[in-house]
Amino acid sequence: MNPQLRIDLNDKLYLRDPQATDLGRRLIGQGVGLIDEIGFEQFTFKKLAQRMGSTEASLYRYFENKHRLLVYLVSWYWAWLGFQIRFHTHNVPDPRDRLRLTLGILTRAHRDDPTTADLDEAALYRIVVREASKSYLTRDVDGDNREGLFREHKRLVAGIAAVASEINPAYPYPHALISTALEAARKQLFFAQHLPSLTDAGTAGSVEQSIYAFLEGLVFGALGA
Amino acid sequence: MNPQLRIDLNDKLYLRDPQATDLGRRLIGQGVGLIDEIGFEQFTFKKLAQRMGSTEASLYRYFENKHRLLVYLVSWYWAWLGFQIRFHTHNVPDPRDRLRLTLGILTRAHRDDPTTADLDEAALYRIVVREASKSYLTRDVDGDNREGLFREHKRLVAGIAAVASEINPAYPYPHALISTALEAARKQLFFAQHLPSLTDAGTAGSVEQSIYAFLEGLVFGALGA
DNA sequence: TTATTTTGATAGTATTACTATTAATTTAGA
DNA sequence: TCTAAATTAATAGTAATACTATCAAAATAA
Repeated sequence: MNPQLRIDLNDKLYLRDPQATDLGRRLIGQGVGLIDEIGFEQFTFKKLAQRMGSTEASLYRYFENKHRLLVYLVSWYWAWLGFQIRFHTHNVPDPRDRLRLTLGILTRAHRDDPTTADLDEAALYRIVVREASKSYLTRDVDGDNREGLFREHKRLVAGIAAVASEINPAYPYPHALISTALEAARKQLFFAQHLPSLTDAGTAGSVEQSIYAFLEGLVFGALGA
Repeated sequence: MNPQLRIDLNDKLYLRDPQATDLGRRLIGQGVGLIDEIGFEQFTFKKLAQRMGSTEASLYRYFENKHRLLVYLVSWYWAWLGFQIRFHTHNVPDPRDRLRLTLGILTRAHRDDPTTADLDEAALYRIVVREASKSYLTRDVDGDNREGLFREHKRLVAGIAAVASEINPAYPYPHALISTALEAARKQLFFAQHLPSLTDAGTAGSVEQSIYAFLEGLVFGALGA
């Protein structure tokens, strides 16, 4: 589907571009695997270096700290998701159809897509589900934001919100609606897997089908469409 | 309003009940202050002990680790919120009115209420906004869940979801809807303060008013009511 | 008043989150 | 292809974190 998908991220995210070198690409590829396995709090550059057969000091030349790596991975995911959405909706004239397709993509994009290069999207999605909100729920949000670290997230929300506004130009909360839907898509999947009494997804049919139907009702209900 | 509000939490949350001793109560009171000031990741029992004029070892006798303290504080908040909701809605017959009142409470309960005993609810709410999801987004969710650490959160969601079901018994996703709304109330406030382009709250009128209006449209829209 | 519990004081450990230095190796340019 | 520059590996080191252990002092309960 995307043989040479090139994703350019804010260069403030890293000290040295990890896509530019072999070590950098292995850092990302294996980093995703390790964070997925042991979780972000247990993850350290030392452990990753051991697994990669490299050294802690070498990895610290790519990212200031592990938090920047997380923000990088999450940004990469938002950018990739934005690409998927544009790719699948670019010839669809009706904004309702575009919004429906978009909701479908963000509930199951990670499944359909063949693995891009050295990145395991399914593992990355598990990381996004579990860790994405930690990228901004920190003491330094404001500083990080000033550096533009959340640009991809904002871009994605703005893009989908524009479709919502096309459907109902009078609706006053398109950004809130889309950021909520984006968050809900991940949270409800997490709840279905770990805290099922906080959701209803999976009680009838597949979890992803339920989440899609829930989101569709939520978004179109709010838009009064 | 609640002179002797007694909140009983799952005793798995702590090693020794912090409400039972003077040191324990100071731990909670000052712990809230310190987490609010420096954030959960920078927070340590050593720093808290210094501020309290106690010792690290003494505090570790109350909580296994700082994560348990966070879960305790968040659980306390959910329990307190549930109490506020029951208190303000207990004589309201129409479920729509009850749901509207509930949404109002969860967007601004922390403002109206006078400080309970030694707990600063405004600070606690800031902690809930910023840190609550970290209480379950961990590697040990399943274990923690088996111990019942998320009971208060579930109880709150179930209670409000029941009202939603009363309004529209055919609606298939009441738990998803309410857990989403609960999360959105906090997230949108955080976005308004730190990442305003992810929300619309505050562009017209007060942030809390906007969040309330957004949630009302979202929830009643989904319920088709 | 004695026994029990709780706290404080102190010390110690393994791990984390880095930084610094230097030597080996790779890569890029002339 | 040789040389210079950049990159990585290897090693070492530091301050802070997340605890645990021990023991004496103080408070409390029987």
